[in-house]
Amino acid sequence: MNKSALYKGCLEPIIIQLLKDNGRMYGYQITQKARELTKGHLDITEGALYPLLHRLEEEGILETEIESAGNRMRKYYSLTKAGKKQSVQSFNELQSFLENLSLIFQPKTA
Amino acid sequence: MNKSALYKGCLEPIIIQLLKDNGRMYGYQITQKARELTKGHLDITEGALYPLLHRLEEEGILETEIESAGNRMRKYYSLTKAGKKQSVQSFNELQSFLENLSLIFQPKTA
DNA sequence: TAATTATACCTAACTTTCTTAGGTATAATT
DNA sequence: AATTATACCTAAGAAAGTTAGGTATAATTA
Repeated sequence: MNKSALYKGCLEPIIIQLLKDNGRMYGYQITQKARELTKGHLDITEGALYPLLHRLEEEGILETEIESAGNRMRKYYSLTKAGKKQSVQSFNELQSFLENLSLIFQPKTA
Repeated sequence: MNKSALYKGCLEPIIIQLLKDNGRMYGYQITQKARELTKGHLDITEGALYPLLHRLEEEGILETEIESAGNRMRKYYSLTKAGKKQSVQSFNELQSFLENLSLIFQPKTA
């Protein structure tokens, strides 16, 4: 996804957040949106993305609708009811994570 | 380290930062300091810590001095010259990481 | 004083998460 | 005509951490 190992473990909350903000998206679109939002910094690899989407669907966090755009298929993902519930917890976990990082990395003066 | 997968990949920069701030520390002390700073949220497991410390020493990022406190040994780690250089880059990577996360997770209003 | 907890180091098997490197196929651009 | 972009997918391997052990001394608690 990015050369840095820091992003490890962040892909799931990122996807959940993007779907929360954008209603429904297909896989390729998610990679583009992430790149766009981060000005090219965040490159979600397909080898990480698709298996994760499949897992989240299996877990009942996401649901899918397949549509065709011209002759190409698009598999749209959106948050289920359980997924929306999960998205709140996911967001809270991220907040806690960021707070803890700031406690470690803030200048000593604080 | 923490139940959340978010911390995956953060351990190395965390250790480097703690050593940057505290001069020199031994392994057990690092786990305590992390717990203290984050009010118990961040529990660095020894199974993750020690192998990482060994790797960083091998890579020339850290150097060690063994001292005895009473009859117990302590292996103190500190940043080498290369480690201090690395700590700057490590910090910059973290900043970029946090910026990108904020671009994804900030409210849509921004 | 015996048992437990805290301090202090360590490793090995396993799991989770992501990368790398493929594969298929259509549409648009060069 | 060849390349790039769109759009899906998988499988082998690497990287990072968890879990569950092991050794040993010092302090506390029952």
